[in-house]
Amino acid sequence: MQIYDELVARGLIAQVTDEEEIKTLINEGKATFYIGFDPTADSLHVGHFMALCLMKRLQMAGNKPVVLLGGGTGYIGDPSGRTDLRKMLTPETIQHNCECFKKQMERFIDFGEGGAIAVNNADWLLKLNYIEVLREVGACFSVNNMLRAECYKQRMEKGLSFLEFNYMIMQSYDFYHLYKEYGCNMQFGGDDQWSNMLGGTELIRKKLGKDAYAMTITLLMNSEGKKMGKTANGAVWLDANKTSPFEFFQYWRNVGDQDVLKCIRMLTFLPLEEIDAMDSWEGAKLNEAKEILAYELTKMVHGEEEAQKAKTASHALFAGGGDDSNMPTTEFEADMLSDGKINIMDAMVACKLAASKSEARRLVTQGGVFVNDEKVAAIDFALTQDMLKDGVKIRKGKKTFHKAVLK
RNA sequence: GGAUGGAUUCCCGAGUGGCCAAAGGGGACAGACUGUAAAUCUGCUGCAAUUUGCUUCGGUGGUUCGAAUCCACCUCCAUCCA
Repeated sequence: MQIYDELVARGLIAQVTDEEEIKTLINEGKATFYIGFDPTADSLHVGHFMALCLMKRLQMAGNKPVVLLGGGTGYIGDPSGRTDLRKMLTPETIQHNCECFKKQMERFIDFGEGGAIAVNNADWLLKLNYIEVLREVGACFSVNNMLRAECYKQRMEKGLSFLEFNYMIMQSYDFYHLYKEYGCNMQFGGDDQWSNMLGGTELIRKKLGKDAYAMTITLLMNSEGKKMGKTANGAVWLDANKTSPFEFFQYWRNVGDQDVLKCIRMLTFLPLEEIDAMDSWEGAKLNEAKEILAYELTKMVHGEEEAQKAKTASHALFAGGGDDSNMPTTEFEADMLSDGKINIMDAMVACKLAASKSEARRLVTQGGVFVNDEKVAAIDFALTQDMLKDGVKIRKGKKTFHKAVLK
């Protein structure tokens, strides 16, 4: 199966500008393509991960990837897919985030000789001259058309600043620039980037009379139509310090039944035949598929060793017994105890199992707190020094575990 | 620049002098049921304390015994007119 058909089969392709051309181009490994990443945070998240996977797949098929870091566009902020105003980032933050991105990407993409190249649009965008840009590029854009773009329409009610309005033009300029500099003839991006990407192909056509292509990746939505990779605490990050491998594993282990196969198809590199075989799995059997999904993804993001650890920890906690050494742990200082004891509520706050004592109190009252698998019956329960010496397992609800141990 | 409307707790959104820690919904969290799923039902959702206290309603000042609610100024946003 050729790469294009595989992408289709995995459900990764959302929209394309010219299917036949693109198909030929990437199947024959003749594409030089770019994907842009705006440095809005100091770690990549699952959405980026998908893009990186796509990059890898295309690279394996012989195409040349260009990673574009949005060190320049980060100054503007993409309004696409957002209903609210973006916060402006300081130059220092942008710089820092770019560096974090680069470092993380190196784990997935080969930037070595003949491999992918990384560029930063700060290098050309920041030194543009306003009037020149207006004459050279601005003249090619029709405001009427821009206003018709979906990403701006959504913002007509809530408000859109001129700054953000220019994002599309900057992204289009990027594509134009990369086409000239690197012969980059294709752009990939999330489905919400469609209008920005078309802007680029149009600009290239108008300025250079050449054809360039764009293709968007299906955004990973769950069956409720929400973007996946989000939790109550924000995104699921690829940085182990922001989302531990165990949490990462658990996130995927807990996806809904309807979403498992879709996730495996879109995110893993497992052969399609293998995935198709799972299609017939039903009911509790799907749990196996979830575990495969979780394991595969954790392995890709954090490495095999971490994936194995997360899996072991998961088994220990949910399947009973076994090794609990990989549980998130908090060490207590001796001076946190009084009379050789610490109240359960304080302990929970210290372990970050609860945001406040009130919350901890609520959890205990509702019967949602367990210490070494025994339900905490009253809020005056305390952990003693003896218990802490060997390490105490505190459980909040069914799925959140934490170990507390005396230093 | 002018006119009008608006900013409320994680989000949406009521509340227009004391009965307001602030209705209702969503989300989150916990309990029951389960398969670490979904659906459903129940509880719960500012902080701290075992009958109470403290801090919140864009910001700053003011009026009042008492303000989310009234006044002044400021900031931000939307709509219309330029």
